[in-house]
Amino acid sequence: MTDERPARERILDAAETLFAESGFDATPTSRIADRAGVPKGLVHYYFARKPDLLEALVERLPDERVDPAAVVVPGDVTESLHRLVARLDASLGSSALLSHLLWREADTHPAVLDALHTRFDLLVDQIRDVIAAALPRCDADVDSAAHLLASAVSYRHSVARHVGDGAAAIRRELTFLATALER
Amino acid sequence: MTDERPARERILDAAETLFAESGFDATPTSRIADRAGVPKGLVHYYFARKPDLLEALVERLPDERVDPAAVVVPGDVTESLHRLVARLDASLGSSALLSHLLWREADTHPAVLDALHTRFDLLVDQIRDVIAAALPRCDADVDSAAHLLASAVSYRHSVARHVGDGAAAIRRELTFLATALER
Amino acid sequence: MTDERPARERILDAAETLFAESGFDATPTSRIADRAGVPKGLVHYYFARKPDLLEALVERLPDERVDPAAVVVPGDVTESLHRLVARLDASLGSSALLSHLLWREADTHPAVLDALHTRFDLLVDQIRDVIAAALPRCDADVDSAAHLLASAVSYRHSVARHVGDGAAAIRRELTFLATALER
Amino acid sequence: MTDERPARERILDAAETLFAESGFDATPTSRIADRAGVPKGLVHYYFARKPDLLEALVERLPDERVDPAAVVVPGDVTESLHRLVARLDASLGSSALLSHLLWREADTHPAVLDALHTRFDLLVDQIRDVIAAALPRCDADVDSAAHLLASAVSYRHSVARHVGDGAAAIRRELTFLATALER
DNA sequence: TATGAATGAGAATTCATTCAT
DNA sequence: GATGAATGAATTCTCATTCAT
Repeated sequence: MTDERPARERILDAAETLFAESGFDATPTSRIADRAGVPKGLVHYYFARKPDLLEALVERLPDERVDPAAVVVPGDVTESLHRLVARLDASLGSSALLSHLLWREADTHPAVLDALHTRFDLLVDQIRDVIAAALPRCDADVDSAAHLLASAVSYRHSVARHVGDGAAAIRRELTFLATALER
Repeated sequence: MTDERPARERILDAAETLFAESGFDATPTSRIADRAGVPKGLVHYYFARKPDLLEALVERLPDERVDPAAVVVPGDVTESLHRLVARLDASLGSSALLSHLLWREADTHPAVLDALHTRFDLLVDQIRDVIAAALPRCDADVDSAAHLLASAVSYRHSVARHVGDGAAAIRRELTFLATALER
Repeated sequence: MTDERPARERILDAAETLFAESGFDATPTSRIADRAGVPKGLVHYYFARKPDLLEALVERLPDERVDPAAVVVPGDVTESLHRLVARLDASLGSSALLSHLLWREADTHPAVLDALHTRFDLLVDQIRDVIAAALPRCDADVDSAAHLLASAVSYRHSVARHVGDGAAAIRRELTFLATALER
Repeated sequence: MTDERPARERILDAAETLFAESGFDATPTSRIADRAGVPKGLVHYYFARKPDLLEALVERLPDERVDPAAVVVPGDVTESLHRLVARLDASLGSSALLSHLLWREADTHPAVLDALHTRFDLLVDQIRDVIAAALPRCDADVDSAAHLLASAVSYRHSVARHVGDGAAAIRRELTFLATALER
């Protein structure tokens, strides 16, 4: 039963939390080892260089893809987007910190920058898909709407996550966009 | 004639550039001294601890306020917002990097987080003011529109600044928003 | 009226207190300047090198010589020594810290070591004089008695000054010695 | 055969000598490393902060307890004390410097102050025990006598150790005390 | 006489990384 | 596979001292 998670996973978990809390540079591998409950040498046994940890973290990034069918309410963009965003928030969950970490370290770690762009593009795509499914014959600039919402969502998830009722704000913004799309 | 800027300023200039390039943690104070052309000791003479540099940088942040009268074209929200955004882009200019730095270090430096929020709120306010001036009797959710645009602009200025035609994208998004506001 | 003590004196006062509190090495001249309320440059204006401060402190050491006539009670060694010690304690007064400083820095500053020995020898001499005056025809080993008492007094003044009722202990010890001298 | 002492011990040995020679503050950890023949990093591997070295030194302080039975000559306090003091001098041996170090650093390092008091109290106890064993029915103030002698011995061992024939002086003082105790 | 900016030598400490076991 | 001692380069910070004004 004491069937613990494997050491490698525990190290990555610890790294994820600590990198998110204090940043990559400010987190010594020794602190990661402590938090993971493994000896210091083991961290370098699995991840020869420190940046390898960051890359492994990027590789195990949870897939945030949401099945459009599961959220789309035909004819009701507002509600559809609402459900999409709620689903994304939930799937982010504990990894909200991780999300910000990507922004933080993107500049200095190309692999992170890639992941960041991929995730943003995916977000835009999903929003667009949901809009298209909910409002098939919309001739508004769906692309721009998707970008705007994606920016707003990303902003909340990273920088503004410390600020009060972000969820409510997103809801209002998304309602505004939906209205615009419906003419 | 060699009318140099005072050493303190030169140090801050160097810190701004280097912090933006490599991040706060990855920039040794010795590199700042080198770049500023001053001895290492002088950096600590003016800024006893390294974070003091960051705080001084935040304090001398250029005011990004744009005079609404200078950009508003009555009756034309699209053009008004267009001019506002162009003006902001220009005023950012060289400090675009600095702008990203704020996002990067916000998590670990409370003073930076404060500045970041202040700047975002100012941005929202300005957008709202311009919309109100260009479209006095708008009964759409101006607030949400302002937030959406502010998020998009911030996003471009920080994370997405490496990506191709950001300016064009913003223009399209802003046009979409304007259309929505005008009904 | 604002007739402050001269800056040089204020610097020495500050140095005396701070050296005694934290030791010579651990006291930056800048802290001395702060405490003295003078600019940093002035400390080095008066005392070119830091050790000069210590030497000046040694030179202005208060003379602890007590007039034997003032304390001797003929025929009563106990009371005589009692008064001598009380007088010494009082004259030390605020400079008790200074007294310990001498012990601390003696090893690394020859001038201090000299002063320390001189003061100890003076202490022994005074005790001997008082004994001789109070008990003219004593054939006990007055010298050793004086040494013992001087050691005990010095010990209390430096190391043991943090420990509870030192004064009472000294009184008992001195009474014991007096009894021994009287046979 | 090169059966070296472990690195940690070598570091402590080096620290002990150097601290005693030049004081705690004036001894760079780099000099300790050099003297111990280990790289600088290893000093901080074992002793994260410099004061930890001092505390470790205090903890490995040799026990100075002397078996009373080994020194007491029943009926002869002078000789008994004589032997006790000689034994203590010998057991101090090379750590005489260490003894002075305690006095020096007591003020600024609580752990050292504690050790100093403990050692002084132990010294007093031992002297009292020896007196009691050599002179069972003494109604003089044995406690004061012990304190006086302990002060004198401590004084010689720390401050006055540079001064000529300390041993002879102590012998005379102890003889005087013994005479007093025997009436 | 006074001052505070400037300097640079060194101090303690941190930490990724290596490696013998 | 695992481990913790060992290494040394790099970093932040301190501070006596100098000096132009």
